[in-house]
Amino acid sequence: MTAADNDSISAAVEVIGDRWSLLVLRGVFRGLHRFGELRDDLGIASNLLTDRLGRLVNYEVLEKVPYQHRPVRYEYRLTESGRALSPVLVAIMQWGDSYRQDPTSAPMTLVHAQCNAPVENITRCTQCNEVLDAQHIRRADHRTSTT
Amino acid sequence: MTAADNDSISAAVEVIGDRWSLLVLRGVFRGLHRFGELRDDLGIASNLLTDRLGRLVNYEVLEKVPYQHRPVRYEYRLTESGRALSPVLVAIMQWGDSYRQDPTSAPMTLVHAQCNAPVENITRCTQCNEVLDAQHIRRADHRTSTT
DNA sequence: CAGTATCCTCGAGGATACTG
DNA sequence: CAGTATCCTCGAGGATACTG
Repeated sequence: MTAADNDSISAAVEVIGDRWSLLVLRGVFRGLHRFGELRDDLGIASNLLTDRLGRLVNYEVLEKVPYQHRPVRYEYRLTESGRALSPVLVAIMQWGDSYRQDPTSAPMTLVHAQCNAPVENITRCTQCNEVLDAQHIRRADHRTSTT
Repeated sequence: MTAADNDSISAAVEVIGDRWSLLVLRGVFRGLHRFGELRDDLGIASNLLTDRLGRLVNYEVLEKVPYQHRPVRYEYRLTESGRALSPVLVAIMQWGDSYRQDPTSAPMTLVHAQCNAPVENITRCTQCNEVLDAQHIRRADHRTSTT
């Protein structure tokens, strides 16, 4: 067994470390909930969309909610666990905007619905509230990494 | 062209929407900088590690820094753009801890080096500073999504 | 030690057609 | 409309051997 197993990042990677899964989630966060909406928006093959939606439902990130009967049709809604992925998506989007954005297209800004002001994703100290970058973060209960 | 192209998430997904790339990055954030360290830690095949390191260097997320001459040997360091991925990794780790963690293994806590207190990744409003979840975030300059 | 070169296999991905 | 079923192809992934 290597360090690639059994930690919280690799556990999360099973769910979101996949191009289509991440793009499907982005779509659901954007308000696309139905199969056809997602398929048309993403340009994903239907068998792949079926697969990804099924996986996300299995991981309890999405849940199927019937929106019509006879025939029954489901839409895909974020679960609590799915909504908790919001900071991940925001962090990714923010990084993409800053470092990977095609300069010709405008960045996609997210705002606080009440204030109408931009949101930002940060990592901060729960004690002093300071915004932290990688240099000021270390692993707890671990002899300082000597490797 | 579909919505899958040409936005900041799909731009970022090219870099990190891949299991091994993300795990390599995690390793570098943890202080593993040399080829052999990463290979042994991740259990990744050497050709794949070569490929992923090369891609991350191309994306200017990592850079090669010589640490020895005759023969010259390089180690892989985060660039500014790479360090800026810290919130993404922290957000992913935090989510994995909360929702995907194998209950038998302890979560991997990150702390502020000065305070020794745990860090947290959040999304907040740049104006009122409130911590925001998905329900309070919307896209700017966009008729409110009616779909 | 830090890769490069080769080879093989399996399965992801996509296209297309079909169905309750 | 929301999938399921099939089929095909290509390339990612891994193992192994080799090299400056």
